[in-house]
Amino acid sequence: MKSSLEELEKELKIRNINISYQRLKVLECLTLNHCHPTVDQIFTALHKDIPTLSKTTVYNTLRILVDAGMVRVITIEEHETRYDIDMENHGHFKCESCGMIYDFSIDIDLLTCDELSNFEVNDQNVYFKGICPGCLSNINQNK
Amino acid sequence: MKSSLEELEKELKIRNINISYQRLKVLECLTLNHCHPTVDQIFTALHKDIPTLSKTTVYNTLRILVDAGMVRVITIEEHETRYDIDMENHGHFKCESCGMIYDFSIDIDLLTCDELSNFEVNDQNVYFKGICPGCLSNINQNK
DNA sequence: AACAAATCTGTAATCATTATAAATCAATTA
DNA sequence: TAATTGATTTATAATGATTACAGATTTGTT
Ligand SMILES: [Mn+2]
Ligand SMILES: [Mn+2]
Ligand SMILES: [Zn+2]
Ligand SMILES: [Zn+2]
Repeated sequence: MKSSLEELEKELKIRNINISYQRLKVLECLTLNHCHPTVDQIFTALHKDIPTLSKTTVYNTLRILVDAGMVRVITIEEHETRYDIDMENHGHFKCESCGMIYDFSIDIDLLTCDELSNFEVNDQNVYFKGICPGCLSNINQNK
Repeated sequence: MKSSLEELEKELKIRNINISYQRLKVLECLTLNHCHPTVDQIFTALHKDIPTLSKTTVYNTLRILVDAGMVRVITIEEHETRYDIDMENHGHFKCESCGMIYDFSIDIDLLTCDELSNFEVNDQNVYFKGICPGCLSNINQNK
């Protein structure tokens, strides 16, 4: 669990990304909120601390972090790009009722697909959609 | 393998979708080309036969078909929505070199994720990215 | 301080998708 | 058949997220 600003600075240095206040803050926002925020959510969250922040900077910073392999893009819904600092192989569940996105672990046995034995697999993505337990119980209560 | 126009008409009737020439043609385009086309590709393909076709009609028709459960949306890349008439549970591999999208079968054992035991799962999506065999051999030849 | 390089900001441009309203088509009835 | 009605299609405008760009600001170095 890397969260302190010092840790984040180290991570950036390792990947030859110059350090700036905005870049650290975007990174910090992602580490503190593992909720897979959108650009807009990141921008709104940081705007309180950095009134001069430009949304372009958020876009640019995220592209740098994604290209460097520190952050991954999550596209479950069209026109709702989200960002995840957790680079471990895991799946995402989006509740179609409340919109929340949950992580879940997936088995690497997915790899044992001999149809793809001659393919070079660089990136694996798994996402489900449905209704989360909380929304399920709400629906049942309102019956 | 449903492909004839009569079969497609039946499918539409079953789902209470009124039949029109444009709707049949969009459906036919999807059944003949299992290459997961974009709206633009579908529009361009049909425009030869239907010069008056509007792109809006392609969008509207696809939404109807998706809502009816006859077609699924494939969003691997942001800003590149694709459509697939194969509703069976299967995965997609996108080659980052040639852009081609391959189908591959996936094991339903993905379901055996007890983390999601209290979730209602309505939709499962799996996609990989990497380099396909053809592009791999091209790269090796050019070395 | 002066300079150069990198970063950030604000605005404009892009482009896929959606909204809207008029035109066309298809089915129904007088 | 002609008129009517409703559904579908078309063309155009609007939307909204992302990207391009150019000037302003910051940072580091001499
Ligand atoms: Mn995640
Ligand atoms: Mn497919
Ligand atoms: Zn929920
Ligand atoms: Zn390829």
